[in-house]
Amino acid sequence: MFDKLDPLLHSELRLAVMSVLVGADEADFVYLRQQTGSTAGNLSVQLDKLSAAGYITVEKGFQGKKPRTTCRITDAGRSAFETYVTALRSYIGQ
Amino acid sequence: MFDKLDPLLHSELRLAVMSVLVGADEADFVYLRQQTGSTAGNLSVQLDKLSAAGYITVEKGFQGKKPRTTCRITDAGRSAFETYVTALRSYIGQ
DNA sequence: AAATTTGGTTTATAAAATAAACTACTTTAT
DNA sequence: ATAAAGTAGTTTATTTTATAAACCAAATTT
Repeated sequence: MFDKLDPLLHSELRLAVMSVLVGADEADFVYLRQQTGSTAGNLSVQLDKLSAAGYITVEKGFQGKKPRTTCRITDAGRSAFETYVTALRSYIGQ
Repeated sequence: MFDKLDPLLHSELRLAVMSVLVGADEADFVYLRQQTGSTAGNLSVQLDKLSAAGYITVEKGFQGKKPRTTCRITDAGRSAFETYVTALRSYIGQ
């Protein structure tokens, strides 16, 4: 009847992050923070989880002298996102 | 950018319950359990929360000698569900 | 050189989800 | 008549999550 919702994606902040990355293909920590309106702490934790799941890659480097964390969605992440969206439709229709 | 997701509805089981009730207008505990595949304990807790929020009404009665719990969605519940679905679209498109 | 800002991480706390155990009966079998 | 099993739930305990608060290191500003 109802499809199971991937618990990793069924989280407001992680879903927002994935939503940005699905359409951006690369986004840094600061940009994600702005787009999602989250706190840095929460974002840091949720990026770790998405990364541990293999849904995104997190690359730490520098831009000049400032640290810069760049995130990208993986194929597995893109696919999980699509599956999640399909599953959601069993709850909300359309 | 992203709409806030009502935390009361952003729960797999509560969303499933609301999804059933939106289309059924009345459903008892046993039916909800069957449709959602949840355990009785979890369903009991989540029905309480939806009820406390005013999203559903829970009526306890008897059918013959057996207890029977009947749930219905309220106008507030229907409206919250619609708002939630709209908010979700800011994350998943369409 | 002290204070502030930037870009985060770590740790602590609050809230949720879930399972397991329990209650109160009813029905069935012995 | 009574023990065993089933039904319809609730309560309590445990695990997992989400979130905020505190912290850190380096850079920038005053």
